[in-house]
Amino acid sequence: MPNVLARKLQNSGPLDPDDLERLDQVVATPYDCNARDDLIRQGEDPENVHLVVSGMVCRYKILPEGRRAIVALMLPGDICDLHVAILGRMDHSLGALTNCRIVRIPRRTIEDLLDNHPRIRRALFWSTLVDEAILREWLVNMGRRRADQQMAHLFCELHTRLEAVDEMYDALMPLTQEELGDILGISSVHAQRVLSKLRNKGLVTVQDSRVALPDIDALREFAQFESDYLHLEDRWGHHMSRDSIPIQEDATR
Amino acid sequence: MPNVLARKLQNSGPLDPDDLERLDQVVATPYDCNARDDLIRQGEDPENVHLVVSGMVCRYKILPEGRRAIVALMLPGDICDLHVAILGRMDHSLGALTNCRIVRIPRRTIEDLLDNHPRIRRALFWSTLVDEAILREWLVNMGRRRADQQMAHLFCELHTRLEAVDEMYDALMPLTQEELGDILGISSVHAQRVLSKLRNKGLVTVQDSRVALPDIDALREFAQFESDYLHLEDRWGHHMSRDSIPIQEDATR
DNA sequence: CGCGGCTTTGATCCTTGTCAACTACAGTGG
DNA sequence: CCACTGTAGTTGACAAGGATCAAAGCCGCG
Repeated sequence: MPNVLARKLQNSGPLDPDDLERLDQVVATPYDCNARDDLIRQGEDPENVHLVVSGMVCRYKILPEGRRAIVALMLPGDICDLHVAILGRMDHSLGALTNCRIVRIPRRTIEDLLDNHPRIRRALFWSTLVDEAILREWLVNMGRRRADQQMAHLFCELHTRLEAVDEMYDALMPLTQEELGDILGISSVHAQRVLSKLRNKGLVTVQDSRVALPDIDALREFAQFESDYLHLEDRWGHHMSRDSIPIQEDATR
Repeated sequence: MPNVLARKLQNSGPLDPDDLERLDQVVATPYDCNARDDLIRQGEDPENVHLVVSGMVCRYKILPEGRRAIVALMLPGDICDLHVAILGRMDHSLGALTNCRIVRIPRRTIEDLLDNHPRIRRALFWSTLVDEAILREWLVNMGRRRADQQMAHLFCELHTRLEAVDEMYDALMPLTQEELGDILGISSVHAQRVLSKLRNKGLVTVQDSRVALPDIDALREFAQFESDYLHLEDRWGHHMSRDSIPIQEDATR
């Protein structure tokens, strides 16, 4: 089986054998870090980019009053901060939510991949654009869905993304209620109430701060989850959601 | 003066004369469209990418129940949907908020720019990453700031972005209250109340559905606005916010 | 003049935040 | 073995922010 990065990038289309070989070199030397470690902090100007091999990493900002907002979750195969290779300074921090295996990729390596490996470049661009699409969906979620649907939607997204890199972890996801709150933009107390509501409906089960999804179809329906924004069509060989996209001929904008 | 696209892209670094010439060709044939026109709808699979030359365009999604979420605002110099050149299908719609001048750029042209013009490629990548940074900030805004700060923050961002492409419109921004609500994730009625609160504080003035910012410094302070996420440092020749970035040595994550 | 879009305002209800107490449990050191 | 500590989950009471509904005002336009 190819490495996680290759699995992730091949969601955008096939890569050549020499591309795969180059990616194998890139992920050759991982290191381990503990839950709650920061990989990098806001304001730093680092020379490495971080790739998640296993575990879960979050991107977060802390406001002056001390409130935290988690603005992205990175799963195995995700590159956390391609930015720094282009933008320079970090405008946010990266923290491990679980024990993680991470690869540090030097900026120069990224620049080499972008300049000299057209298919990898295209795949990296694709993954950046998918990240952006995920951010848009989170924004829709936060602005226009109630907290219970929003939380259900998050779980559906994580399920689908893990599936896409063959990393199901038995469908279990580790998230404390405070983390859930910081992701969804609600308080941890409210996250608790919403979570027990979902539990009462039989849509999720919880054990040891881990969430399991016993009935993913029901959850998807409850959350109005449409996976098209994850742009995984190519991998599945068909257009997953063409039939279900609402066309607003008469949109009342 | 170079064209808007060149002005925008040069925020990431200098371009060569032949790059500028190529960009001049790209923006040579604009067309006009009216406020409320859709440039493109969710689900479509178009062969053009849209560049804003003047006016304001929004990216939005409509939920099954009919609620709208605006997830991005595009100003002069912004490319609305680089995605389609890479991802294919639109997972959202684009609508004109004002009368606009737009350029349609064929996918093939984008591919040519990405493949054969390294400095432009780099600049386009940069602009994509800045768009992503803006999305992250909107997410922070929506999740962790009260509606009044959030609205003030939005105005500060638009002010700064317009400044960066020398398109101040006399510091006036056209947004109806319904649009404001759809951007901030609140109802239009509440948007109205929040707006009048800002007006009472003397932070904004309103005439004809247009917002003016008489005291931008006070507004920035009220909104806790830090422009670092817009990554405009190079243009200004110094690091605008290095001193003001809070370093969380003792972050209580 | 009347119509349609947008703004303004009030009244009421619901969602969510805040504060606080209590439980459960794992780790630590005596 | 037990007390002590810290962390996360749970629950209740209350307050506040924001949604919804409804009515009225404003204004440009045919």
